[in-house]
Amino acid sequence: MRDDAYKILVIDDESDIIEFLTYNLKKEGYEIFSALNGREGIELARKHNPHLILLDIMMPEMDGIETCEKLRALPKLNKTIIAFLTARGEDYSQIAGFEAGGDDYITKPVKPKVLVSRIRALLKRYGKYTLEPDSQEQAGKIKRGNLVIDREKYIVSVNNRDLVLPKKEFELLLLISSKPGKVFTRDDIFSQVWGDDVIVGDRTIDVHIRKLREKIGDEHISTVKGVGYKFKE
Amino acid sequence: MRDDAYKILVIDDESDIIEFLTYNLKKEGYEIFSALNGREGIELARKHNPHLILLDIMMPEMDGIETCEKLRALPKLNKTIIAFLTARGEDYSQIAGFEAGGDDYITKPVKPKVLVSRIRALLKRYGKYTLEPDSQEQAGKIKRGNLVIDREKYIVSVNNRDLVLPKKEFELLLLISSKPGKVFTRDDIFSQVWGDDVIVGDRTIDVHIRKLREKIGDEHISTVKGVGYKFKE
DNA sequence: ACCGGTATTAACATAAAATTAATCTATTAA
DNA sequence: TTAATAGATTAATTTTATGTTAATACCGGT
Repeated sequence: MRDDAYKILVIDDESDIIEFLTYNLKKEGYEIFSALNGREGIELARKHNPHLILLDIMMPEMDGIETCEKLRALPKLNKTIIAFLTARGEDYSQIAGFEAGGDDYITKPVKPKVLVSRIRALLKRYGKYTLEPDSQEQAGKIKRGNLVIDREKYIVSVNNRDLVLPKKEFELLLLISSKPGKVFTRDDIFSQVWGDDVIVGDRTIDVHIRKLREKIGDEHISTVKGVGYKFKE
Repeated sequence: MRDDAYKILVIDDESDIIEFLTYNLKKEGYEIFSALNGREGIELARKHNPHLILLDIMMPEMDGIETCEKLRALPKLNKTIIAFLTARGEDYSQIAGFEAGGDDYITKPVKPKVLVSRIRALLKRYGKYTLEPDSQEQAGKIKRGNLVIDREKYIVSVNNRDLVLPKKEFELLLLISSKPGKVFTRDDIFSQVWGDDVIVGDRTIDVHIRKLREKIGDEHISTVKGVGYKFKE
C-alpha cells in the first residue's frame, strides 16, 4: 500500500455493502478502513485520520446524522470529507445531512463505475488541501496584484507576507475576489458566505470588510454605496 | 403550459434533487427540463434555449464548471443565466464558478421558499434588461453610442472613461437606455426606479436627470415636455 | 472550566446620496 | 405679448448607508 494513498473510512451496518465498497475502492488504490457502527467508526476516524468518510445514514443505535455531528466535533477531522450513503428514493428533505456537516451524498445502489468517479471527484475537489502539503504549484492559488490567495491553506499573502485570515473574512475575500470588478450586493454576500437561513445583523458585513481592509490594505475593496462591494480590478 | 413561461433547465446527477427542484418550480409556473449529466444538459440547452440553467457543480465525469464553460461557448445561450448549485462548505469552488461564466450560486440544501424567491430574482434580472433580441449587447453590458453601461460592475464608460454613478442615477439611466427612443413618463420612472410605495416630490426626477446629463453629457437624454424623458437613439 | 480568538451586536460618527426648497428659464396657449 | 405651466438649476437640507470602535457573545481547543 502506497503511503500517499487516500484513506477512506466506510461506516455501514450492512457487511455486504462494506464488502462491495471495500472491494471496488481498494482496486482503485485507496486505503480502506471499515466499521459496522457509529461508535466504532468514530474510533477508527480518530486513529487513522482519513481523507474521506462514507457514512450510511440508516443505522441502528447511532444513525449517520448523529455520527456525522460527532465526527465533525473532532478538530483533527476538520478537513475530512464526509459523504452520506442513502437509499434511493429517500425524501430529499429528510436528508438533513448537509446541516450536520456532510459534504455530499451517494445513493445506493450505486454501480462501481459511478461510485469510483464520484469518489474521485470528491477527492479531487477537496483533496488538494488534504494531501500534498508541500506542493508549491499554484493549484488553488489566486493572484490578484500584490495579493496571493491560497484556498488550501486559508492564507493570504500581501507582498509575500503571509496572513492567516479567520474563516468568514477569508471566504468573503474569496467571494469578491472571484470576479474583480463585479459588485456583490449584501444579499449576494450573505447568501454565499453566511448561507440562506442564518440571520445576522446589518453591520456584520461592514465589520468584516473593515477587518479585511485593515489586513490586506484599503486599496483592494471599494464600496458602491447603496449597492454593495467590489474587489478592484 | 403557457408558452410565455420562463424555461428552466436543471442539470444534476442526483435524481432526488432534480425531483425536488422540478416539483417546486413547476408549481410556480415555470417550464422545467432536466438532465442527469453535463453532456445531456448541453444537448437540452441547445434544443430549448432556456432562460435559466441550474447547474450542479459536483457531478461525475463532466463537472459543473466544465459544463458551464461548454455552455457559455454556445452563442445562442449568451443571454441565459447560469446559477450553480453547491453544497454548503464547498465554498472553494466559487472562484472557478464565476470565471467559468456563472451568474450566481444557490447552496443546497435550500428551502423551497428561498429557492423560489431567488429564482424569481434571477429571472427578473433577465427579463428586465437582457430580453432585447437585436441589440449588440453582451455579457451584461449595454452599448449605446459612446456609452457602455455595465450593470454587473455598476459602471458607465463615456468614451472609455469609467464613471461610478450613484444608485438612483444608475438605475434611471439603465431604465431609459433600455429602450432608446421610447419616452418614459415620470410615472414610469417613479414606479420602476423608486417603486410604487415611496412618495417623493416633483423635482426629484429633474434633479437626477440633471446630474446624469452633467456626467454623461447633454446629448443623450432629451426632454419631451409634458410627457417625460427619453434616451436618444 | 477556562482561555484565546472569532463573530456578532451595539452605539455612534461620518460621508455620500437623495430630496426638497427656492428661484430661474423656456415653452406654450390665450 | 403675456400669463401660465413645465422643467432647469442651484443650493440647502434631510436621510440613508456605511464606517468605526468597543463591548459582548460564542466556540473550539486545552
